[in-house]
Amino acid sequence: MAHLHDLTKNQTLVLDALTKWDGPASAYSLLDQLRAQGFRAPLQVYRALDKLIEYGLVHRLESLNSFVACAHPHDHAHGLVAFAICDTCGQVDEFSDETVERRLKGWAKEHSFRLAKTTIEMRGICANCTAQ
Amino acid sequence: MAHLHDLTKNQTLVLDALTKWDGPASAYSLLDQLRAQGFRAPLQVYRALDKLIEYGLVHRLESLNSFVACAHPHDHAHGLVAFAICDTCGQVDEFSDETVERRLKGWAKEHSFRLAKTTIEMRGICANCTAQ
DNA sequence: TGGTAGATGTAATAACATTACGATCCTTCG
DNA sequence: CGAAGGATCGTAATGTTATTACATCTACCA
Ligand SMILES: [Zn+2]
Ligand SMILES: [Zn+2]
Ligand SMILES: [Zn+2]
Ligand SMILES: [Zn+2]
Repeated sequence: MAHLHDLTKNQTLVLDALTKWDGPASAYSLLDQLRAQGFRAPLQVYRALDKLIEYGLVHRLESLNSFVACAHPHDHAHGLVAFAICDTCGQVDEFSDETVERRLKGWAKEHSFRLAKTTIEMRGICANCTAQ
Repeated sequence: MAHLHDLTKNQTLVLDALTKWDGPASAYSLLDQLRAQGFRAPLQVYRALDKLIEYGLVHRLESLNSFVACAHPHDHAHGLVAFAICDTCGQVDEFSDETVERRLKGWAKEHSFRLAKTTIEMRGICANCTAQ
């Protein structure tokens, strides 16, 4: 597992851009954001994102084809993570649930399914947006 | 909720193709499959898939950008559904878990998150593939 | 000094999805 | 009957997301 000081220049740029971004960002919107810093091609972003995801500093939101900075970047070994994504404002809430994790791992064990990665994404409307 | 006999010609063609398909299929692979039946453009597939998903007869696998026929097409009102997807052979196992559903709905309620749709996808290697 | 592993730069292409517009079919009701 | 409205369909063009291929650079060390 890498620490912050292990990040390369491109990885740092991408992580910074994503951290400052309000909500999930697509790889191409990050690219646009980073053109000022010399980025020219999608692959520069995708390569950095791959590493950041590997390090647990970024998560990919499968249902949006987008990326978010980890909300708990110091929990390097956080287990299963779930996301609540507001379809109105784009806000993303990252959380964990021990029970859900135990149940899904239990299913995998029962079925001899060698679990590598779990995606949990809830789509809906957040409290703020509902209130308005 | 529509029954089978309500499906249009295109919807029926897409559902049949998907049902016969071994594993998840992308929209474009379905299109290729259906060219013999006169399909010409991606939109023909996407439109049919949209309806089939709305009717609960097809599920979209977000982490694969692909689609599968529902494994329990007669449970028209099935609640939360989870998928275990084998990264080796592509086999997809569709299942439900009351506890997981209750926990996630509980989180949503606690946070006043108006939940519309939940995606749960486990990626890994299935029992068969592990054995080999 | 040369080898090698990781990171980078760039162009081209592939894969996935939507917008826009018009035609067609079908039901409903004046 | 015939117009109105809605759902479906056909087609082209375009937009968005992701990867392949290949050359280069850099740090490290046998
Ligand atoms: Zn996280
Ligand atoms: Zn919101
Ligand atoms: Zn189903
Ligand atoms: Zn398998």
